[in-house]
Amino acid sequence: MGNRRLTAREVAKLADVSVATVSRVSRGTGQVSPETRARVLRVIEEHGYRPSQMGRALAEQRHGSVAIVLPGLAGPYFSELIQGFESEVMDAGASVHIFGTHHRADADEHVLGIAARVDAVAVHGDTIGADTLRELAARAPVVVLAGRPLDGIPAVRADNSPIGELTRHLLVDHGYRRLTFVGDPEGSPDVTDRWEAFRDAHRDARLAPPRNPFRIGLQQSDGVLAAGELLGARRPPRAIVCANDETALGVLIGALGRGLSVPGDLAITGFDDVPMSSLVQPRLTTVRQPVRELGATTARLLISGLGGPGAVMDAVLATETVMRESCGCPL
Amino acid sequence: MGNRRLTAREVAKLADVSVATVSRVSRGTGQVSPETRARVLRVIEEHGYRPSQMGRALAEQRHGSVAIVLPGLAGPYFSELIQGFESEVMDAGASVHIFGTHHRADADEHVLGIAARVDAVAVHGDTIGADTLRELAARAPVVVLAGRPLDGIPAVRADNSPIGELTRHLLVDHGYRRLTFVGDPEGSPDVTDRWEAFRDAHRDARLAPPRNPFRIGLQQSDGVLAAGELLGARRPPRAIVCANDETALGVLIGALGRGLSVPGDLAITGFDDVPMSSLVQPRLTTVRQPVRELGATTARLLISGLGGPGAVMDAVLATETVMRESCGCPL
DNA sequence: TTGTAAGCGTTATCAT
DNA sequence: ATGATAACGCTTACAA
Repeated sequence: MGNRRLTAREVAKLADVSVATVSRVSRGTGQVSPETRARVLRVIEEHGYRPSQMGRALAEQRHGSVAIVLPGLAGPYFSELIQGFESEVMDAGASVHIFGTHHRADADEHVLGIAARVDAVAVHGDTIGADTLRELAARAPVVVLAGRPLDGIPAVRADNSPIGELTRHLLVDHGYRRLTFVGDPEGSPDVTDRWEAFRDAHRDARLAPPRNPFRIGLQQSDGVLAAGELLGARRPPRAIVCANDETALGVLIGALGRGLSVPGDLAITGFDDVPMSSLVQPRLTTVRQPVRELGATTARLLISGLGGPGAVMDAVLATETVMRESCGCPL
Repeated sequence: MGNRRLTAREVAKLADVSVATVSRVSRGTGQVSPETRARVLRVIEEHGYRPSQMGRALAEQRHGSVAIVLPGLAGPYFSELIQGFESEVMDAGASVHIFGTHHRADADEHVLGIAARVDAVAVHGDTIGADTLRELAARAPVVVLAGRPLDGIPAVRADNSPIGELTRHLLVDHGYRRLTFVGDPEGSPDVTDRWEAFRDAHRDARLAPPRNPFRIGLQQSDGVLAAGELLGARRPPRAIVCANDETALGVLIGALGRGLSVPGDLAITGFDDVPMSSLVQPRLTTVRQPVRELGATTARLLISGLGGPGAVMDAVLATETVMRESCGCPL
């Protein structure tokens, strides 16, 4: 186990040069004669010298890492988002701090603590309060991910409006009545947008939208539970517009488990287009969102440094509806 | 945005004390008179002084954070594992670096890079090669999570043997023949253990185990795909033992989607007991694993410092079979 | 091209 | 109880 590592000073002594030269060689900056470089490199190789991250951070006044704050990590959406973010950050030679708040009470406090260990932070949706977000922005560069810009804090998000199209499709093209929206608008800006698009589509079709959404979490199991309650009611919905694919999949599984026919008895739609959505029977009608790109774009914004005139303040990425069979369309 | 922060020296000047006293007050160590403490605290409050993480790390010679390396983050298993790990680490006042290798080619290299920014590392299963693992252990304290101890590197894992019980149950109690194991033993030590327990149970029942497992990934979508191939064959299996619940759920959904009856035509079992498993129809027979505790135990081991005489070298956590209906047992 | 020396922001050891 | 001051390990002017 780690026989106390070598310092630059010791390498310098061994190679008979100054620490400055060791630094120049190890970072590849400045002018060093080939012979000297070779000599230093030999010592570095031989003794396995690796510069201390701490010393370097202090001298350079930068941590060399960024953070991404998410409500949780479960499900394909977050996994994909993180991959996009991570790979972009790594290409830039930095490292990533991932923090899932999981609705813990002291989340805000921890997020502020993280700000002390990274150079910049990406915050997903409404994971932390607006005040904490502002406080955070005072301590480090911040980008909101899947949310709206706030007081000069830029945002990267996807276009949620296709939920309106989808709702219109169910209402007008298929002629369904009694639609229910499943998802909690309070939970995230994305769901808020989708719920509003759902309601607006009703108004555009001159129909009264439901007064309330059916509020649940965003995981598959939440969808199954929702199906249980919704479909056991006296007047079950004819179609369910879900806030995301995971819940839609859960609702589908729950409906099928109760012996219902989808889309015959119940039509279902989702959002995201995760892999499972095209593998279930019937396949899920949904909206495709470039999740990976969302993470990558956020990372680029964070890394390239924010602010400055002409900087991106709000990046809205395009999405597209994917019509399959769960809405009632023919195969 | 961050009006260049105050340093301890500046606080010292403002409070008319020395930096040493500022340090004593801010860390709450040493003896400081009430008046002096109050004076310093006032300045700290007023100007919003927060000690620099970099300076502190260098002086204390510790990063104050640990890392956890995983193959990926998708699915409820990893989410739960991370929560257990994270919450234990945070209670200790440290922060967490999460790194998902996602099978990227340069994963090993990145893992070694991470070792330079943390005080200790937990590595899941076979995410990195044995050589890299040893090299890593030379740079920082390491614990293997869901794998076997290696050359003095301790491990924390769950007991996979109940898969043997489950297999015996299918073979003997239900009298099924033609069982298939779904999962890739090369992928992780856990799956290796489970595949071996599956084979041993066959031998114990004096039956020939299948020569090969059906190798796939550990996600739900992989399970659906597996069901498609397996059930379309000339002689489909009578029962499928899956490496985990996610794939079992996928197989179940795939089988149901093809119009098969479960467990009538096909029995299915899993491992983990994730929330979905008790919500599907039929409910999944599986093995309950204390995933959260697995993460927490790993974190505690990492934090309390490894090595030393009498240290834990291999912690195997108890698991239990959960009999439900997907194996053919009555409701 | 190379070396000297001054930071970077803490903590901790001595004196006083 | 408090203050100088020396680490901690590196980068980077500035000199030579």
